[in-house]
Amino acid sequence: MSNDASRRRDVTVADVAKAAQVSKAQAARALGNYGAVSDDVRERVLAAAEELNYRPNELARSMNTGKSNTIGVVVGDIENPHFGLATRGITDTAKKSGFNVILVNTDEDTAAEVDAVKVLLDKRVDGLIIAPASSVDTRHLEGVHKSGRPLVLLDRKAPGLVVDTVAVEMEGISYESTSYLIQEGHSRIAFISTIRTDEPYFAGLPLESSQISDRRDGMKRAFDEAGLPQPEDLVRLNAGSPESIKKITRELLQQPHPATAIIASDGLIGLSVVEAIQDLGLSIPDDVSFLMYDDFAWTRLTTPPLTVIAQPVYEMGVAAAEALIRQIQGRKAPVAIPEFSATLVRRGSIGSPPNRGGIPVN
Amino acid sequence: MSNDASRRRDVTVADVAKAAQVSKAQAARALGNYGAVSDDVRERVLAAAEELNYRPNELARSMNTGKSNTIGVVVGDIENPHFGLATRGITDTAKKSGFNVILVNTDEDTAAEVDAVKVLLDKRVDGLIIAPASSVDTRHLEGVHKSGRPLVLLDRKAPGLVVDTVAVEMEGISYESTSYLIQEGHSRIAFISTIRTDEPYFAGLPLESSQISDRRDGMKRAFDEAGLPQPEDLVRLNAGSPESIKKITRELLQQPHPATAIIASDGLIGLSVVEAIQDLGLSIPDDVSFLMYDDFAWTRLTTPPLTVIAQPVYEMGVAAAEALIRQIQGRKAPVAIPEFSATLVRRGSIGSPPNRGGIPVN
DNA sequence: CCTACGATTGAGACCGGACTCACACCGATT
DNA sequence: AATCGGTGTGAGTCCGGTCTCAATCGTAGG
Repeated sequence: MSNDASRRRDVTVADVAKAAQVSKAQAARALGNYGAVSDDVRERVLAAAEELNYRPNELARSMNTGKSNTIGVVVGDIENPHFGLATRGITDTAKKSGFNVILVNTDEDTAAEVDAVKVLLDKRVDGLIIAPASSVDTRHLEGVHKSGRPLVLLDRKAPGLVVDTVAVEMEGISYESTSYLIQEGHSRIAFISTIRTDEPYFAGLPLESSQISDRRDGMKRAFDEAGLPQPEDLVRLNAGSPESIKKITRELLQQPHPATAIIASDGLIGLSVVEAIQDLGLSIPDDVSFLMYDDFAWTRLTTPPLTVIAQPVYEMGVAAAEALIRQIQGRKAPVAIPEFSATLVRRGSIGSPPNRGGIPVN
Repeated sequence: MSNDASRRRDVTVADVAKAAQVSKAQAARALGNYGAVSDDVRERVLAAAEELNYRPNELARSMNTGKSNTIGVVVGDIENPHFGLATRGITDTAKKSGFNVILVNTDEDTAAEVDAVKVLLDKRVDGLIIAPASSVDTRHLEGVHKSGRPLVLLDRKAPGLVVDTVAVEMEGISYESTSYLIQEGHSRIAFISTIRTDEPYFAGLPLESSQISDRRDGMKRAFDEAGLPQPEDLVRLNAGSPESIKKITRELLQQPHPATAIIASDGLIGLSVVEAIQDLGLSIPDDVSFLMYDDFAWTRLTTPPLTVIAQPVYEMGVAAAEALIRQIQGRKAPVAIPEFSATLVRRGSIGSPPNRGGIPVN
């Protein structure tokens, strides 16, 4: 009932100084905890601050320290648990060092990303963690880097950019898991990804995402090594909506020379693929084998539980945040960030391809 | 190769003004797009800005406009898809109106929440959307509200606070779904929640979360109406980790007078409960019926698909953001926010309780 | 030709802190 | 007693914008 008259305009150091009968400079020192202040003054100031319910204006503080204690995080889709977990790793780590996180969603749209970076920079974030929508179109990121703003890439590399990058070594795990499928007898292995392209996939099509092209490379290596032809016709991109994913899945499985195994490039895709398979009345792994990237908890609940490629997502978020904070705090030496590795978790969704007597393996 | 010397210190209005040969004031007007500026000046200034690659310092701008175009979002756990989706709804909506989002995770810890609010306020966010960890301990929220800062509660109500609140009407849906279970023949219905308490549950224990107590109320009503005794002994709180959830599930199902149906209060809990049930070698719904809050996509993939209570989470995020922005923009009339309603999605995880001939129903 | 009014314009105050600088104090040195 | 080094202190500048205010300019009205 006392401070109700305080309409708008909040308490400032000047107010506190006046109340404590000291100069603004002294009050600021006592409150900001810097410089030399006598015990007597400090006490009076703190008491006055408490009394007036003073709260520092971080904006003002940021203005002349040049640090906002805020980092910007730009991801394609928070709704995707993959990023949800990574974000959690980032925020947890940031909080420990006193940083806040401004989160921006880009819907995997580069234009939105360019914009997000601009806004974040205008807000003077101390650094950026970005999961770039494109590994190719990275001029805006180069801009950030050149301007000296700390920057860390998450999940995807940008070949042209020499920046701290926290990502999983994809070629290897892709090779490993593809080889596994081949060993099980598969040669018609499909790969479905969200990645947007103007034209349908063909061998050699440059892929926007380092992650996806690395996976393709791994698959190629496995096929080459096995002396099998690349099933390029089974690579499907632009799998955006659940509907399109289901449609693609149906096509892959119902065409004359169908896929016998499907690799989903992320959990969201996997979800719809499995659903489509169930809708078709097909059984995993008897009719079709299934493998997906990201080890979400629910993959253990399906019948059979799904074989997945587990990525240390949370840890990567943590690593990204740590690397960024290291940069922000100026400790040069961009301590080589360890490359994270994914692991193939074999559960029950991969088996031998169905025996379709008569259909040549080509 | 030209602007490489520009170490640190970025371009300011003053620089632009000098380059354009006009006063700082005029340059600021042209750039900020306010006040009167002649076409000639505007052109020169914009050209100079372009040339120098000028970018406004939003911090400085915020300082004297008093608006940061940033809203703070405080949730218990972004990792939980429930909040992931809601956050998506919030950020999507905020972006449309030009607002950014600072996201803070509290781990459902009130102390962390108090702190988060403080930090956000210090950063002068224009408003806050909070999913309060406690519906009871809300002094900090009252503080925010009294100070006049726009505030919207998400997901949970705070009885003492008259603030825009976006939440699902829980009592009703809980009553409806419990009645459904009772109709199917269940009377031993367990309820598992993450909510933290100091003591185990007993009838009348005040619950921190309005959401949970409303659900309990709905269950009570259903039991009362059916003339059945309340299975208070089957209410289990403090289900934090997957391990504890599994332990609780085992206890509920293996005790002398076991539960025949389990209601999981959110998707994360549901996940572990189902896993525990599978581990026990029991089958849903033959051995035990299952119902969970939140309709995640994966619930359609299990065998059988799970019966769930779907909540319009994304829409709630949108509504919360819209309400907040409305407050920020000063349009008074806190347009009564429609209460959102959840729907019972009947799939296959609820059936009749197993026939345990001999065990009295008490 | 003179006056009035709206459009322009520049100087400078201001937002709320951090920080520089000059100066007063005080006990310790020599 | 004069000097030295360190602690306290207040005045005032600065950060990078926004905004007020008074002065200036151009020209339509009388």
